[in-house]
Amino acid sequence: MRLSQLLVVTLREDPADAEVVSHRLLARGGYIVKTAAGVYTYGPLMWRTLRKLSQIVREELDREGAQEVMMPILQPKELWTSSGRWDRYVNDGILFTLKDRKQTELCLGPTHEEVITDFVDTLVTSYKQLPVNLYQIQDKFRDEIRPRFGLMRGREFIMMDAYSFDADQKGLDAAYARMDRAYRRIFERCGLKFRVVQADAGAIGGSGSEEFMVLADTGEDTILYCAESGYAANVEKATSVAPAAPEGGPARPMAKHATPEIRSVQQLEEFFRLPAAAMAKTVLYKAVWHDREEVVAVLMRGDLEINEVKLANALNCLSLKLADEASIRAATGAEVGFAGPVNLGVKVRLLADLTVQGRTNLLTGCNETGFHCLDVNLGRDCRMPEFHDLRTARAGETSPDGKGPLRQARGIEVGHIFKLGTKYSTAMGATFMAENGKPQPFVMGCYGIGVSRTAAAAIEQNHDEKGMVWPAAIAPFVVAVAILDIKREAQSKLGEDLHGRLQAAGLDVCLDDRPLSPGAKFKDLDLLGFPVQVIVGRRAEEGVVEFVVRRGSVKSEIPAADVVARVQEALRG
RNA sequence: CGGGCUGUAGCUUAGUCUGGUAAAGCGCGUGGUUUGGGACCACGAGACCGCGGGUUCAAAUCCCGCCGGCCCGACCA
Repeated sequence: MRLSQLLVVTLREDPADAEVVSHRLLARGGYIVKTAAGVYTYGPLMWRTLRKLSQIVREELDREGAQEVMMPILQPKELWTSSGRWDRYVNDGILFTLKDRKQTELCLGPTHEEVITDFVDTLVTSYKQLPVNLYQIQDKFRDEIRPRFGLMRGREFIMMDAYSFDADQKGLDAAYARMDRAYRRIFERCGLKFRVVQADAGAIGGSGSEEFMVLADTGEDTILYCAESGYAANVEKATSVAPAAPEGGPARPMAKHATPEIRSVQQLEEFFRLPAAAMAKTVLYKAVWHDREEVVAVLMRGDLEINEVKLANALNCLSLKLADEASIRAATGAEVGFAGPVNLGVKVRLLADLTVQGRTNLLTGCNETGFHCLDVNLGRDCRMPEFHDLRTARAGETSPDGKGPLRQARGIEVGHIFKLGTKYSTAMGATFMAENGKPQPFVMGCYGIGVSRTAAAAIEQNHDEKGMVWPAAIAPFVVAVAILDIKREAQSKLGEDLHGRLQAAGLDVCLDDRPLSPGAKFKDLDLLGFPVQVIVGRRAEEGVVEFVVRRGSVKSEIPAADVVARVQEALRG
């Protein structure tokens, strides 16, 4: 392929709206052009990379027995009400919805559980046809609150989504294990450094799930892991051994104290000369379900933080936000800063973190402006709350298996695998005839890979100040041959010759035969990030070229005759 | 959803406060000179200044509305 004929336009300056490295470099390199907020057109180079990525995904999924299909983007509302997800997705505001000429409501698919379940229910009638694992690679649509970071969080993006259908849990476990294997091979082949972490299942639902995280400082997710035991989890899901708190001792009678203008944990520490760990703070949330809204109170040890994902799961609500001042006054009868479990109205549901379970003599608010209570004992001085793990685990705390400290890293979620179970098949009445002659719901798994996001993640992880440094497996071209001065016969002849030989060797090579100055070509090729560069320049007459490995800009002069072998060697290494 | 900022040539931006002939660099075209880290010279094309309304002798500039875009925030008592 000749760069003179390929539509590649590089920008000298960074686009004004690009914040993260991958967005900046992809836009500057002409890989992508923004069409609307969070919507991009992929240029020829980008598409080559995306096709290579997709091909790796296909090969590894096919090896595990999955079959490729193609589902519609346009999906009817009734399919989404049948699974019960229409409300949640509309409530979260991420669903693109529209009406047709007959005023029938439709959405643009953000994911395809409903479509595939309906499809399989139609075709699969007997356990004899199971297991089945189907996947597609397709554009997905999510009306993100804030599309940003280029391909990292778009409103239209390419995703591979796979769905497994089994007769029982054992079958699902096997399907899940196969996908886990396939995913590890996919990201290894892509040349990415990644970590598999336990994850919250979120809006998709189901029993177990793991995320595949590409490690990069710019990642939107925080992960905690234990080097000693291998435990790793998204902070949304992670647990830990809570740091020790002082013993409360035998229960003492509760005592109310005037605490004018003392509202925060920090102020209470000073006022009572007690550590935060001896307190239980009470945080009020407004939780939303599909049919109601409610204010709930959450008790958390004073030195620890509430994990809203865990809280939402415990409440099984659609969404959650901190209660506003008016709701707090209405629920507690006190100003903000004095909420507590004591004398809390019976209408307000009371939850508590496990770290306050069994604790004695706590310092808490008591729902009276200007007062806090010492030596509060749950169940005696107030209702006994419902206990759940509602705490955010932090780096430095001990891994839940007790084997070592948790460390923190940032990650980009590029893959996610879920054990759905029968959530969708039951809701939608999707059944097959089991061996015992009775209809049974399919046991399902679902599995996603953000294809376009993975390409962006590869750049977040592999770049330098000059530009991208593609892993060879997903580079648009693995090697570029640059003819520095196309008017010099020796150079252009040797360049053409090398281009032909590399092509004959089966390598994805491009020839930079553009009429540009040498400096411009160097800058461009560095920016575009092909793994190997062969520079045909002033020593072409002698049959000598410069051989550059993009990663680290390692340069050497070598005989033209060695080029094919050296390129192959560099790509292996 | 709330707050702030912003919209001028393909891109990056100046000009807006204080109304008075739309400007620069990059990119693009033509000709010439160049050719190992974004070359140089000359000439040239390219802008309903986001859209609509208003104020004014006069609006990129002031006012109102709408539409894009960007950033931050969404309160841990």
